[in-house]
Amino acid sequence: MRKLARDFYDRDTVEVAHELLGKALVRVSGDSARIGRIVEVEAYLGPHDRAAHSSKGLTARTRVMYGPPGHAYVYLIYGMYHCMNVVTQAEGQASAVLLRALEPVSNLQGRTQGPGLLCRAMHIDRQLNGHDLSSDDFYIAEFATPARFSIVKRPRIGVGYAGLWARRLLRFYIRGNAFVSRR
DNA sequence: TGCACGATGAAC
DNA sequence: TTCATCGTGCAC
Repeated sequence: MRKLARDFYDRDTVEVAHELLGKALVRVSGDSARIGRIVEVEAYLGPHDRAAHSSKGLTARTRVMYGPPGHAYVYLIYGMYHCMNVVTQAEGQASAVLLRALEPVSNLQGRTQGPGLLCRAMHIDRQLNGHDLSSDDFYIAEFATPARFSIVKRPRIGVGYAGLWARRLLRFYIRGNAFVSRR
């Protein structure tokens, strides 16, 4: 597998979201690696996107989102689940892609469909917030032989408060994949 | 300093 | 449809 370089993340967020589908999320602990294939994502386009956390401005929580691309933005939701995002575009753009579901590949236990379950199965928590994805223990890579697939576009989940932004087609998943969280 | 509310998931 | 559970942002 080939680890994605920072340049990959330093591009238009929707483009990055599309291309993250089919890639491998890798978490190394000790001498083993948990690996999942990314099958569902959502794009959050920056401070003007009312559904994005960065729409609150630069705060302690959104600091990582406002930072440079290729870093993990991990936060606690509903007091009990973690959500994992990848920061995209140039520093200050405050854009990110939420990873919503994985197809298990290696060393994953439990379900991986939905952002909370994804993080639980990968053992991702806030200790990884701000982690550089060009590191050797937590990164995203391309499979040696990527499969072809078509992409389904849908409104994002759970952002009904965001007005017109809730209707935008910014949720993407691999058509027909059994590990997508919702049809 | 207090409080309403989630980029969720599971049960009923 | 309801609830568990707590950090965050904003009102007071």
